[in-house]
Amino acid sequence: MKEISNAELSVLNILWQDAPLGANEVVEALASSQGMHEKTVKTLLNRLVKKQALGYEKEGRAYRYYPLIDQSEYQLKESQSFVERVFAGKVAPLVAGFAKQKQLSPEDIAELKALIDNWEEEQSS
Amino acid sequence: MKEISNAELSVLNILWQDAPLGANEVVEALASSQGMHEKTVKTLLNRLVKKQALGYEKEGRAYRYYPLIDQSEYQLKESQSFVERVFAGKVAPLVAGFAKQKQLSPEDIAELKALIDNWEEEQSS
DNA sequence: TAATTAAGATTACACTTGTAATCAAAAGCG
DNA sequence: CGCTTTTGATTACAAGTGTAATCTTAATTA
Repeated sequence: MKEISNAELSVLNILWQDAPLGANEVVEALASSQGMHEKTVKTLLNRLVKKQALGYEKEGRAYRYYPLIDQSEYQLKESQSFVERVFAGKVAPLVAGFAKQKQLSPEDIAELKALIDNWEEEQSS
Repeated sequence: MKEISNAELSVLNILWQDAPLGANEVVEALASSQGMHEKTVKTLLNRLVKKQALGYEKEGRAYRYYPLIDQSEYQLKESQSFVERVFAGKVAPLVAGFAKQKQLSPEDIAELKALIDNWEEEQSS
């Protein structure tokens, strides 16, 4: 699988949220949220199809696009390479950064606690 | 500050660990760890200087390079934009991914627990 | 049916990036 | 003092990226 660029990821994010969508719906979303030009979005859709990150079904003469790659998989792979590159593979310092900036929400904390509990349980068992 | 590319980051990582270093020392490190060619490393050093990410002091006719940007700052900024792009701003799902893959080390867990304790303390106070 | 519009396909284009090779000048060697 | 080596500077070059504009063809409208 070819690399997904940042701009392309914006498109994927839309379609991971809701798919299949017609080009104009994607355009709509990205135009309003990021001021992206219609032509630009069309280009990105094209490139993603070429990269086999998107598929489509025809509806009349238009297409309805949907992701061919799994979001969780993508997230995991990206996370790993990110933590590897930027934090030499260590996860905690990343979270620590957010914590120091007080950018952890109560939900984040709750989830993290649950994760840890779960992890410890698995260890002891 | 211009963007730092992946290859450039490798150079910075070396210099964040130990600086100032002569070009050959950086070359040495990256040649062995990533099989990077000397010429390539020199190019990267140059580009980083141009981007004002590195400074240098002359030692004879050679240079000794050192970072001009702070690692923690860089890490924080990158983390934020990464989590924003890939996880719609939510930190916990990122960690959850690692947890599921059992890629959290006991050290990670310990640090995370400490973080959370600390966070909760600050909340209650 | 002729003209306009809309959709995807193709083309454009400057900038960045990875990966080096070549150039120029200084320093050391014989 | 010339020649070789070393070091940074400059140049190279294809692939990827962001950002569109133009082209082609089919559908819609007057």
